[in-house]
Amino acid sequence: MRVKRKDTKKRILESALRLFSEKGIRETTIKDIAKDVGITEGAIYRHFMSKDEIVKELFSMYSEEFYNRLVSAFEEKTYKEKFYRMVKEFLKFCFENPEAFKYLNIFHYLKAEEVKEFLKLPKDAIIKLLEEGKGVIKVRLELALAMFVGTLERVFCSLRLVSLKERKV
Amino acid sequence: MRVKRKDTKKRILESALRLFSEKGIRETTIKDIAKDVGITEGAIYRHFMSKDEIVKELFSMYSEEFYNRLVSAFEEKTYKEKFYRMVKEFLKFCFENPEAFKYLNIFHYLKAEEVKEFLKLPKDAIIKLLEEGKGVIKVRLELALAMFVGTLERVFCSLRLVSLKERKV
Amino acid sequence: MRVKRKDTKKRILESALRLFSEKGIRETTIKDIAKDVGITEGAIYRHFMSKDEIVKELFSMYSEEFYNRLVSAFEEKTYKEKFYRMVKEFLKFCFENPEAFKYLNIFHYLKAEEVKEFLKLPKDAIIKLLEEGKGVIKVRLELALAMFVGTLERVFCSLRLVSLKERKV
Amino acid sequence: MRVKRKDTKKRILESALRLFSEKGIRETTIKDIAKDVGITEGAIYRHFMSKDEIVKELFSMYSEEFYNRLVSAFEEKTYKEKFYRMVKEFLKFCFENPEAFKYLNIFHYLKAEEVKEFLKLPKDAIIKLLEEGKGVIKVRLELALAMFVGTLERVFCSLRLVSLKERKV
DNA sequence: CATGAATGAGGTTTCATTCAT
DNA sequence: TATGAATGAAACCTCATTCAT
Repeated sequence: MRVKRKDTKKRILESALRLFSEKGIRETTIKDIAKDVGITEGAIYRHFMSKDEIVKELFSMYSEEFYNRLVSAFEEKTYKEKFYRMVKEFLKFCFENPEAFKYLNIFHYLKAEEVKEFLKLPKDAIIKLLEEGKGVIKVRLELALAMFVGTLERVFCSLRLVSLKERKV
Repeated sequence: MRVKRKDTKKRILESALRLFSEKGIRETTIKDIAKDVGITEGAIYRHFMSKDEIVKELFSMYSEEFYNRLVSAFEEKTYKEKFYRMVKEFLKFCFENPEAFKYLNIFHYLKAEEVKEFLKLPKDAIIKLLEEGKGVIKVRLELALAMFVGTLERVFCSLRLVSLKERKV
Repeated sequence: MRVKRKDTKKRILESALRLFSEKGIRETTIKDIAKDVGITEGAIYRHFMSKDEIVKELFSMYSEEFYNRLVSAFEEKTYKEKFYRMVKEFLKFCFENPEAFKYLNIFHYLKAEEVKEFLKLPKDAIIKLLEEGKGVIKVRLELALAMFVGTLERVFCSLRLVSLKERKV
Repeated sequence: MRVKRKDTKKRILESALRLFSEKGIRETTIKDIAKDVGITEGAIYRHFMSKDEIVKELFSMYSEEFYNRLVSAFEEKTYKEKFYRMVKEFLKFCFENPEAFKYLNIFHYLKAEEVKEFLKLPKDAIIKLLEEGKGVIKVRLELALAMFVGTLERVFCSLRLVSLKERKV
């Protein structure tokens, strides 16, 4: 059965996201993606001008969503509410798009330059939030804890979130 | 002009760690490392059998230290003490070896299989810790917060910890 | 200018066989083969996964044929007939495929381990043949003679069989 | 216990001969030879200007001896005696110096150009011998037989002459 | 539009040889 | 003299990209 042409671009992005998050960006070849989609190398270039375009399109897609969700937290009034909302949005994104979350992490490790823009707002805003929201986050110890436990999440993420999902955290 | 030094192996590891943590493992070539050390590509191979050996040696070096520090926390008696100690060790490692910390993160993103063994103990032990130490960490909300803020740290880390260092968090 | 041909794999094998038999296996580079075929080095790797795969494919191709021909001699009834038939098959192969014959020789000098299996049957069978066929081959002196003259053929072979061919031995 | 300096050159040649005949010339590195002798790479260059010098010195040493022995056969009077003597000398050389015999074979496969001079005389002389000595060798069939059985010897040779030695052919 | 062979730049690795110690 | 780290040329191989079909 023939697959609709329009889907091809979407399917390329889906395969690329999965492979990139599983194996890494450099470790995934155009051939890998093509095979996963069920087309050939050349066909990819009907839909994207280069591998980098795929990489960047995936980044825009998900970083934008991620960014918008985080920023939406600032609609709330109090620091406490902003904070909780942001956490909620963050977690929602992570659990809804584990592959995308892992991909964003890989991406920002490897492409620090290109990622700065994206990080700019959340970083500044969040630092301010942290400072002003001392009552909420009980600075120093809590931050320390948070940083530490944040590593857990990275671990879970790399184990494909299986444990966390099962445990319904 | 030819220079002979005894510490070449050490210098290769230092350069590799820095370059890997800056640019990524695949993105760093043997030539990059050689140039950074001030030798030629071939010379690397007197000290390491392959690029992968460098990658793995760096991983063992630092993962072992990291692991041992985390595990040392279990010497403490109460959950509270264990927790604080672990956090302390974790942060100490991060701030003393920011490049190594970033490298370990990159490594475990890309080499998930090889890294599982290393993660085994901390993961299980820490999950138990989290469960049994509910009084300390106020589960769910705190964990959520932690996961979120942990992402900050990753951001800071990828920006070379500059902000964090200056801010003396 | 880019040309597309369907028989590239075959042409690679032909060039490789000739170059290997002329210069040796290690002495022939992928670049040599590519240039001889009229393609680039990279193109070779669409058809073979490695240089060693070329080496081994050539070996299977011709060793199988050679082997089957020799073994076919055992269809004959008497020792005398078996012997003559085997000689006939042997010579036929040598004169029809001088490059392959030289290649098999080079190969078994350099890859003694891998070649043992192939040599097993002919060796055992032939030793038996020699023993039981004393009447035909007048053992000791004849064998000695044979070994000696066999060296001649190696010489001729390495000189590309030119002399032998012209002389219609 | 210190090994005498004078021996070193000889020991290099011995190790080289063995390794070359076992693994091939290109397949044997200067480091392999050095390790086998029990010295370091640099030390080899006290005794030989290059790897090729070792290769060529081994060839001269043994090809000269081989050549002289074969040529000595022409001291005999009759064709029959010449023939038998040549065979005898040939076999003596092979069994006394199996590694050298294998080395000469490898060498002349790979260095056809350089070896021609050496082969010139025996080849011509022997062809004449074969022609004139028809009574002895019963041309055509016997030559064919010989060529065939000569392959056996190549097989035995590559199996390190073990079988032949044990069987006292 | 799709295919997949071919390109070509660039990566990893090998190793004969040199040379500071 | 001996050592073995370093050089540098050249080998093998990879892969994003192009293009004839």
